[in-house]
Amino acid sequence: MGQTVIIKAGGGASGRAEELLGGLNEPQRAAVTHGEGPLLILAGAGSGKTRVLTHRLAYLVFSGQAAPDQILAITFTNKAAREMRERAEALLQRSVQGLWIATFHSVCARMLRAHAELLGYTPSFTIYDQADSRRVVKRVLESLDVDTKRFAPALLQSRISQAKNELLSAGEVERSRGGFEELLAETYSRYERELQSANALDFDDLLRLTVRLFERHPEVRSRYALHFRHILIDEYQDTNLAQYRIVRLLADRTAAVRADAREELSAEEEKPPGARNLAVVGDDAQSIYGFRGADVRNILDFEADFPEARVIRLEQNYRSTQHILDAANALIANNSAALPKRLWSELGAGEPVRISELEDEHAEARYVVGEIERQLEGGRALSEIAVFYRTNAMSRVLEEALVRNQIPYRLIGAARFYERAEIKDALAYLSLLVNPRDSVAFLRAVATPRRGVGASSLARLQAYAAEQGLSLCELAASAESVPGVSRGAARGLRELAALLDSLRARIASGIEVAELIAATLRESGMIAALQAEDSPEAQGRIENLEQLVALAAELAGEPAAEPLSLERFLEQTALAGAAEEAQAADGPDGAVTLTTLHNAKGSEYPVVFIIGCEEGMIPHSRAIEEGGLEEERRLFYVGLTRAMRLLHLTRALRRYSFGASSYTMASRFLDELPAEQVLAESLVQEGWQGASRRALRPAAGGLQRSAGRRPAGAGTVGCGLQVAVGDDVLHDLFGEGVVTALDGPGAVVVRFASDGSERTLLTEYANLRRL
DNA sequence: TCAGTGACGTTTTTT
DNA sequence: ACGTCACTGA
Repeated sequence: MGQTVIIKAGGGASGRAEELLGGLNEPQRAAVTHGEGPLLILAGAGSGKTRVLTHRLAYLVFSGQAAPDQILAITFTNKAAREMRERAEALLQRSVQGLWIATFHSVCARMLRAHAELLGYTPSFTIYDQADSRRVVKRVLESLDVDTKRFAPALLQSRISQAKNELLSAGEVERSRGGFEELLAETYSRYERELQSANALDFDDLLRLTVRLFERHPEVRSRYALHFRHILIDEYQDTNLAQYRIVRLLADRTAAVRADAREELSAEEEKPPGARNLAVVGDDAQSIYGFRGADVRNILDFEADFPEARVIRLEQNYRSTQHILDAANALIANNSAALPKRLWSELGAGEPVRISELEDEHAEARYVVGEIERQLEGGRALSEIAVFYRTNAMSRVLEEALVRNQIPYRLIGAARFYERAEIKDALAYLSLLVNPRDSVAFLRAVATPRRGVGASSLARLQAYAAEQGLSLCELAASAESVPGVSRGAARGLRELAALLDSLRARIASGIEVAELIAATLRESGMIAALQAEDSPEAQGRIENLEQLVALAAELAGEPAAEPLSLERFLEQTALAGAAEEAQAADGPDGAVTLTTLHNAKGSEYPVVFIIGCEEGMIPHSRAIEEGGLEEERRLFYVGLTRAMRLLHLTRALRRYSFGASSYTMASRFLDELPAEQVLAESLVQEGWQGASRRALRPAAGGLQRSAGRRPAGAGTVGCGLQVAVGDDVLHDLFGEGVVTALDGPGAVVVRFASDGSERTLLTEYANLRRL
């Protein structure tokens, strides 16, 4: 944005400082240079909040207020962490070693590895993702003889996760009596034991056990609290209780000093007591992770938590044109906001927000693809265009249309690379190499490829292992001594044990990670089994596995303090989130981005499409049931505010779900957008209309309902304007036209004089005036 | 033990 | 429509 003056290398410090602050306005500068004490940056969408945090990071290093490794910067995703590091280094014009820039989960994993023994784990613990822990929950439920039809593992798992995020132990859950609670408590406590004996932590444990580490071992907490001179946290509105506690424990340096009197106070002495150099950035209007335990009160109560906090508000938006912002502002005004903000921009009005109504999801996809092609013809790059949707499943129809039209795209999230069966199988072998107690990994590895070890043998093996207090891995080596295991199964088990031993020997002799993975794939027989399948799917899996090897080689090539260890590789794969992966290869000019609204947070694109703007999709029906309407609205708000120049919302009259096509109603959020900023058109095709209009009644009813809700007095006659065929009308964008037909309730066909085009417009949205 | 078959539930969202 | 899961026969 701003021009920066490059001072010649080794030039004056003041020049570089100016550069670090270049392009920032006054409030942003203040946030960047804020010295001691807590700082809350309340920043609206597109206000450059992450940029401010990044500049602050660079500024702290530059001004020597902290050594690089004394700064802890917490981002929401690993991708954001990488970007922050790159940008900070670009600002400083040098690479910086030792900076702690990572997600909460990564930071916690790092600290827990350093002190695992204090909590009864070994540093080689495995990190279980959701699927892994669901398997364990399922095993536990089976051992409890619970009907998994009535109580699904997923339900119990999510409740355990909730409890963990609220820092409740199994015992504490139990205190609330009742049938389900009792089951929950029992499952929780057994699940916990299972994980502990597997030397495994789930995602929630990473946070919860860090809290425990700090609370039970004040000397450890002191060490880190004193070590980190400055803490920066992005997306603070999405922190949960456990994360909040970690922040408090790290930020309270005074208590840390008291707790650890042995520590030298050197620099501490100069600081006022209670100084907490904590800078958090967030926007309560973008809090969209409540389902995961995020508590927006953390940001709302910041000033109460840190009474000496300075608060800086950033409301100017540098991203979007005013029409887009007006639409977003109007939408979010329907929420009971605790910290109302009104975004404004100097970028001009721009184009109106467009809403298009299509027949079904296929027509919607075709239409979006057509519009994308128009944008490309107009000079937009593929990488400047994004399509958002509420659920991952919605990407498929769109992908098909993009493939048909040979438009390259990258799919963020969805069937994530690391969650694919073959990748998880390969990782299971690797995990067993460092953590032989990992039971989930053992059960995976032993089953792929088939080794003649079936369910019954495994059940006996597990029972015996539990009885003897041995790990499955240990037992596998002497499988014939396990009662009830057949000779064939025993041979298979010994084979696996021997393979693992042989691979471990190579680790000991210092093999490269990539090479080790390749050897594992080869010698386990995984590749051979897939080759034998001889199907296109199997070929794809082989390619994925090859990618895994390539990934390890790539990671090993990155500059790092130490060579890539298998442990670090596994940790990265466990914590590497959705955001990384590109499904289809990017073309030479980049690719269109496809992502869920959740994954869209933190991004921006000149052209944004949001598809499926229907009741039940956004807001999602499950969310409505659970009373999460305001969070859904914030989610939609996040989507709207990603758009820089063109925002295009679409919806389908019919949509396929649960194996049947059914009629939809327009999202209530569309009704909440101001008519003045919106250009709506129905693109339901001729010949379809007779049928669709009749069937459309629910949707039409929805439109009328909203038309009634918004009285026609608010400076517009747009909604519900009564027109007849032959009337001359004026449209904000298309100018003068004549009504050529009435098209069902609320829709008119208008032929415009300017370009001769004939368009179907919804009177509710199109701000038509009679001439 | 395992491949093949049919019934069934599935869809929020993610570190 | 699709993947998962339980059941069945070899």
